[in-house]
Amino acid sequence: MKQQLALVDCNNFYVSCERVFRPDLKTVPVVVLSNNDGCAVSRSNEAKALGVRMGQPWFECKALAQAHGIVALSSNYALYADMSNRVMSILSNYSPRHEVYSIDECFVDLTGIAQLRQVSYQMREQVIKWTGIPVCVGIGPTKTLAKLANHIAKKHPRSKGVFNFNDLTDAQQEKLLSQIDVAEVWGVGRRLSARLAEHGVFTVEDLRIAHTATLRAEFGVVIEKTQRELQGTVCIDLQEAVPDKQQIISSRSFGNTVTDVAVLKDAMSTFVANACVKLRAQGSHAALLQVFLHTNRFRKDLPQYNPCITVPLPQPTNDSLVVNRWADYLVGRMFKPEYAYKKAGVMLGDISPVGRYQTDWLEPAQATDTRLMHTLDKLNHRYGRGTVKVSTQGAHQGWQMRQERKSPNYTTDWAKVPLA
DNA sequence: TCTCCGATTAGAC
DNA sequence: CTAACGGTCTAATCGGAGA
Repeated sequence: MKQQLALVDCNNFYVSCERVFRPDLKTVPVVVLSNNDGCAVSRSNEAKALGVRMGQPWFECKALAQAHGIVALSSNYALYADMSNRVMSILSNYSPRHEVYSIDECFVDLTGIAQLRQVSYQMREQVIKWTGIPVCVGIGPTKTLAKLANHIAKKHPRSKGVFNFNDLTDAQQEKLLSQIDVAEVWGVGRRLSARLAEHGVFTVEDLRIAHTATLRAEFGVVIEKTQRELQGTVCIDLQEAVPDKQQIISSRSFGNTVTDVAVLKDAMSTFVANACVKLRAQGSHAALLQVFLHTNRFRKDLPQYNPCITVPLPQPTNDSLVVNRWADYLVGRMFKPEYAYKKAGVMLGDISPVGRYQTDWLEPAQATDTRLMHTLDKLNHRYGRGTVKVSTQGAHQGWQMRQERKSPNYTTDWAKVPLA
């Protein structure tokens, strides 16, 4: 039986989450900003219509915002994660085979269901009724076609939020795909679409009927899979189980530039703590640590310095204290006082499950105290992140990111929600 | 010439 | 007055080192 996938994608997700708790914003242009209040990463339809681009630096929009009363909010990831869980939990009832693809998207396997359109409208209705989040549904025999169908559902009001690619005849498919820019295809980004244009491939239909061997030779396997998926052949499977992370990064741009090592080390110990929490949460340990610093790459007038040191850890670990000692040492090694730092971070790599580690024959593994970290995680989970910290964390202020317009955590922290 | 591995590139959201 | 531009992740590919 031919596979049928629905891609359910939330509309303007972060903005929609904010609007659930701020009905007064429903008719106002709204944007949600990235960390550090840097760029617009979610825009209401009104904000899009006014010309705010995805990822646009917010300072570039200030005049426009002033003129049209655009409301800008700092991102509130605790809120979005919780709203996402609610949406995903509803969608999971529609099929045991589903893949949470991102914070606002889910593939749902509807293979064998007769009334695809009805079921899709039902999903839409239920999600908006139970969570307040509007979604669009695209249906197709492959992930790539379901994605494309979703794009059409979003673009054409006539579809009323649901588009089933299977409902088209071959002729209709050809006509529709000839009208869509190839850059809309999942997996075709900026660079690739520019190079494809040089080869005369401008529309989705151009890509679908392109000479496969040439495509493969010029652009690689990835795009060949994409082409086959556009033709209806499944090349990208549904990933039901969430795989363990292969690398874990924790990094931030600073609210202001930092010139003091002590402040850098303070920030770094927070990054280490966050990365190790994630590592322990998936029951892994890491054998590789990378630590990096960045100056402000947008300041062409200032000297640039982007040091990065990678060290193999002598023994895989997920102990924040152990990793912190390394990170602290490495920051000291890299630091040069003549630069102004704007960003820093850590990366944990060479990750494997705890307990599947082949102990060194020559150097017997030293027992690390897993109880300490376990207790620390439990306390921080129960009483909030940062309740128990490494001593260097928080000793220095001055690196924290700007977040001037953050909404309350409506769904997870009632204590801070103002009562109407 | 082959293989391994780290770095780079490109993509997604 | 000026400066104000995110964060995490994966897979494929590239290119140099060593076998």
